[in-house]
Amino acid sequence: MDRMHDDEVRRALGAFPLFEGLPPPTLARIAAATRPESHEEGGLVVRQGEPCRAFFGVLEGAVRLFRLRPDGREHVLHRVAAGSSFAEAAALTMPNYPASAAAAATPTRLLAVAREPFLRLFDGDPSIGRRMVASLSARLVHLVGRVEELSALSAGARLARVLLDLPSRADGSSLRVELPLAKKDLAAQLGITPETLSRLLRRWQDRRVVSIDGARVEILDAARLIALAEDVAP
Amino acid sequence: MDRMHDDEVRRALGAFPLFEGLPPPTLARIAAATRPESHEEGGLVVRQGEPCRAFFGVLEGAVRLFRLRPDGREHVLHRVAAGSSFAEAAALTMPNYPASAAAAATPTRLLAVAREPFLRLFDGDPSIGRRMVASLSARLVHLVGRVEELSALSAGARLARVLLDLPSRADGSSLRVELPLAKKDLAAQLGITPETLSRLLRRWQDRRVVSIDGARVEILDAARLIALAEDVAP
DNA sequence: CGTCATATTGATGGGCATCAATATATGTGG
DNA sequence: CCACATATATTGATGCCCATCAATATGACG
Repeated sequence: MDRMHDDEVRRALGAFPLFEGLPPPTLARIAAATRPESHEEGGLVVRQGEPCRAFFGVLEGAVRLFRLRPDGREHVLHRVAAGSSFAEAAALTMPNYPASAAAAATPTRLLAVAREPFLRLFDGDPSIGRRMVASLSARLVHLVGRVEELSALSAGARLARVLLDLPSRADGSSLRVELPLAKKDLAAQLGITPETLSRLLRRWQDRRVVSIDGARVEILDAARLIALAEDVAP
Repeated sequence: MDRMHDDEVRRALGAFPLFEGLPPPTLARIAAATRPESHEEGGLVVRQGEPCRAFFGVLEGAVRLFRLRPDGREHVLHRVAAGSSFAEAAALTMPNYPASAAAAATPTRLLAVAREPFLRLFDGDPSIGRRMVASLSARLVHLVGRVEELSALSAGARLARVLLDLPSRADGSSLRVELPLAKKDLAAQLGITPETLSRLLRRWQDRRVVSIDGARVEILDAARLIALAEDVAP
């Protein structure tokens, strides 16, 4: 389970937000500083106060971050799921870990990016930092938008926005788009239940705004859909 | 209106997410590469295809980002409000602007951070990149949590979490916390209305979970509040 | 003290979740 | 290739959470 080829590691690294958009050669050099780790539930990954030796990406399972309080009880800060990374801020700017981390599932597989070699790469090639800052801030902009939409727009408006933002192909007087995920995952991303998603699409289909065929969606009345995306049409 | 002292500029820069956490001397050096701009509604800030000369923070007003489509119509990508920045990713990694930007209000005041001097700073001192990456990823983690909470937890659970995360002072058998914002702003941050916030606090006060006195909150029954934060108690 | 923003409280309604049942799709082994 | 098992999707019935509208109370401040 601890055996991975370098290009597996590289691909896995490129999937983390932190490294999104880095050119393959750079990823390869980071991969060289990376090694896989496996833990069982409860296994300690890093201990609060220890010198930072690495930061981590979660491939499978989950990790619980916690601080030990003066009274000995532990205070859970955060739970890190597969696909996210942790301790990057610590590894980049602090000498010691400010919190402990333990596996929260069996098995939990991690990628550990060693601090020293990574910092040598980072400091030696400013374009790495540029790209990382650029893609992190782009992602931040996107997420801030998501937060605002979630709390300000109806489920229907959010769905309409997703449909309008999807790459579309013109087809006569209508547009065709293809849903990039299963409907249940799309629902999760929109923060609604699959039932609600199904009902919304059904209503719009009855009103001839869209036409649904599995994952193929035909936008029949784009103007109406735009109004729905603004939450100004019922 | 275009007159600002250097330390005003520095303070304003430090308030942008992009620069959060940078040490004052570094902010001062960035401030030296920064100058204020003012625009009236509709005024073009940058033009798609032009060489990147700077990136921008919005002090007042708002900016509309858009791309010109082949058919000449403009496609609005995003609206940037006061307190946010834009074109950072472009300035850091692209030779030319991938989109145009125009002021969407009168007046719109911006800070323009010149690309070349900024990149010289960035490339010359790797700790700047480290700090920026660290604070951006910390913010990202925080926002991802917010998105999940917004779509998965009730308003009450979100409020309970805020109360429990606030710095508290023990006071006999209870904890005292101080709301850091006006209740209406706290409500906005939670994605609820002030009325709902008021009703939640009222209900909890009636049940002796908390006691409210203006912005002072006394947590009487922490166990119960923790249950509320998990959405497992009514 | 009057004025304006903020906060509280009530009444009402709609959006969306929940629970439940069925239909369709996807995949698996014989 | 079909029969079965399992995941995903649709549709209906019901109810609660929370927004909305409205009225009043409380506070901040010149």
